[in-house]
Amino acid sequence: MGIDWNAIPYFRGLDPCGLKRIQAAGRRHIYQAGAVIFNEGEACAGFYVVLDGLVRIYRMNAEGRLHTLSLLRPLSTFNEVAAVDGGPNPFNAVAVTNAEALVISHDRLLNLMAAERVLLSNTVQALAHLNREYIERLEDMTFRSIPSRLAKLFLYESTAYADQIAEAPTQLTQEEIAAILGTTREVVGRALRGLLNAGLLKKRGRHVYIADRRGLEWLAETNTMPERVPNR
Amino acid sequence: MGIDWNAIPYFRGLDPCGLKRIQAAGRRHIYQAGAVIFNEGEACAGFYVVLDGLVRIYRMNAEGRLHTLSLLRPLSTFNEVAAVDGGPNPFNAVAVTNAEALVISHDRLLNLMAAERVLLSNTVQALAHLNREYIERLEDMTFRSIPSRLAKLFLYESTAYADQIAEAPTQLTQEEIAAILGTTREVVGRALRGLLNAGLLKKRGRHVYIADRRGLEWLAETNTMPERVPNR
DNA sequence: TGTTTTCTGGAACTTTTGTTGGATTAAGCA
DNA sequence: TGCTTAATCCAACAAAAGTTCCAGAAAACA
Repeated sequence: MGIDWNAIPYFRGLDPCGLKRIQAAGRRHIYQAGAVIFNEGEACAGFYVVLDGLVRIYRMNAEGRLHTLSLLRPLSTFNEVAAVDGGPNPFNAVAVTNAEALVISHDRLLNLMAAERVLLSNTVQALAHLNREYIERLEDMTFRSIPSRLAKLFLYESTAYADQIAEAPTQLTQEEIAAILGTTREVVGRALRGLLNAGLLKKRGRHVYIADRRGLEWLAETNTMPERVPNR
Repeated sequence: MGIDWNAIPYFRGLDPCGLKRIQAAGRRHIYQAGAVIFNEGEACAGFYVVLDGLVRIYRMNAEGRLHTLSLLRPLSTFNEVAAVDGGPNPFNAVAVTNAEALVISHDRLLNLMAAERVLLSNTVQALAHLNREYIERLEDMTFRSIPSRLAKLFLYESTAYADQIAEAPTQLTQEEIAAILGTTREVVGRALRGLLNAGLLKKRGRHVYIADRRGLEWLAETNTMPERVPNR
């Protein structure tokens, strides 16, 4: 099965020769479900491209609470920061399911960037983009309440599924949602109940889906529950 | 007065010709104390280098609460993300004091990066570094209590002053500290009182200084007040 | 110098978030 | 099918953060 290298921002626009070089520089690693890929603080593990499976990027505090920074699917990349500057890994990575990844070491990445100008300028753009995402997350944590963050998660996840099903986050357990929002399971449960009561979400069997998209947007933007409008 | 361009990570290692080019591409802007430099969401204002004065980078939420992302002194740079990708400015910038800045537009920066390879690879490194800072701040917001963040601020600010006086943050008002920590004035006041009572900080007249550096480190790392050890 | 403005101290209260624990339900598996 | 494990629901409570309010102190300034 061929990989669509152009779907990876770092490798877009490279000539076939450059692409080959990159592929030759990388090694494929296979991880079993649950396996640790690397740990925070350890020496730079290199640049990763998810080829198969699901990878969780997270941090953990002294009391053992988790913060999931992202859940990555195939063709996502991670650990670019350490790969670029050679410093310690800034977070932990584990394989959620069985997974495969392409890994390029710090040294080789530097060589590739020196040789392939396109890779270098793609990297600048990609890092800038990453930066925007972190600024956004930072503001979510400083300004938004948990119900508001939860609303945002539902909106974000459902658009990822092209609006057809709005139930996406329910494939996640409350525990996992809690880790994404940076809080605890109980609090997520309560917030979920709140959104259900307010009529923003609805339940059908086990699945939760979006009942009032506008209401969720309002909550995500203003931090306040929208007035109950029975039939929107 | 000459500017030490090598003190700016982006311009380090450039040959004199390249440096000249960069200086020629930039325009100097002067701002009065309190003046808006640019606003969040507006079209990319370009790449900024502080040449003189103090600049505040911040975001604001719907209710008008501020979050100061950084206070920048001469030779600091800002808005690199928008300058690189040409997207909207990700935050607001104002001159706290009278200030001067060198500004390089998005277009010109792209040209410079295309022409000067060193600038391009410096930018990759600088963006990676920025990224690490944001990851760190994000974890502060998700995991640390306000007293803990306050302790961290004291530790960080005092080292900036080479350990001689540890009173640094007191040049900031409680209001300003609150904006940096992402909370409100009263809460900062309360936390400050807490640290004073715990013997971690001391007051001499108007000035607050560090009384127990280890204790502050403990608080910053573990989120818990250290046991009261009278004479450390 | 007196007056105004800004900053600080601190109490009392509300809201939100985090914690504990037990009951219920669903899902996975032998 | 019954048993076991995982996920959820919900109430009651504890702690942290945010809000309101007012009184003093210090600084700025006319």
